[in-house]
Amino acid sequence: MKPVKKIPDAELEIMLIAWEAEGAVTSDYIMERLHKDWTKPTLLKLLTRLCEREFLRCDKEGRHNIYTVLVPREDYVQEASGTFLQKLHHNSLTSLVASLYDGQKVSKADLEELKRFIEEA
Amino acid sequence: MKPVKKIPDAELEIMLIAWEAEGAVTSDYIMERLHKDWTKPTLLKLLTRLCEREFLRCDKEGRHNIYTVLVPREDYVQEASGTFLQKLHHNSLTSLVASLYDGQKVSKADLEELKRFIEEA
DNA sequence: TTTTTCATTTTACATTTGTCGAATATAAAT
DNA sequence: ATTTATATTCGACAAATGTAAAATGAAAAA
Repeated sequence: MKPVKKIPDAELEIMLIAWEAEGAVTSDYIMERLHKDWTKPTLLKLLTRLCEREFLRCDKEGRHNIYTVLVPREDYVQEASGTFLQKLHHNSLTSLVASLYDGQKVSKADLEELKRFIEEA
Repeated sequence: MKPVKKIPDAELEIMLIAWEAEGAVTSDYIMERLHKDWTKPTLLKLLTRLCEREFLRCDKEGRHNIYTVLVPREDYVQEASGTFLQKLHHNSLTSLVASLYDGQKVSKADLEELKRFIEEA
């Protein structure tokens, strides 16, 4: 599989929405669910860059564009998660979870749920 | 506690080394353990930026500088981990761990170790 | 104390990212 | 067929990041 390079924050926001949609999306679709006050050209420019990075494909439908996801969310998230674990936790899963717990980013209940998940896996 | 803003990759590399050292460090100390072929000025410039961000303090010792960590590793890592969990996993710890496991970034043994950690916490 | 050596700072520049206003083009309305 | 509305693309620009050559300055050597 290909490297799946990291994308900048602003573009990631867009991908998060595109990934949640079932099929292809329009810029208006993205704009509606984006809690940013970007202008149209701003959003369109970012969509263009995502196409250049080949995270999206752009097809013209009359005067509108429709964008199709090319990189699956799972691929990106797995890669990003692995990179993060490696960079900030020396690949130690326990270190990561302990850090989240100590920093109170997750609760004891979250740990319980996680334990159940582990028992199944 | 203060926000603990994110720092760019190149600067993070430096902080990782500074955090591992016990006390304050010199640019040479960093340079030695950095697996980058940066020139001296490049490293020094990044160190300067880290001081501007107040991640480090710089004291002059003759013609050398010595840098002291101002932001504890734990603080930064906890914050970064929380942000990552939130952005890419909707704050779901299980989602994060499952993603790492599915992407084969962690092994079954890692999960076992994690389970033991949870049982203690 | 003069010169030499080197660490640090300055200045500079390319690239990437964030953000548009203006120009362009095309579908819709008249 | 024109005009009008509006989506998209272009060109621009500032800020952030990555990177280093040239200038500076102070310690070490002569």
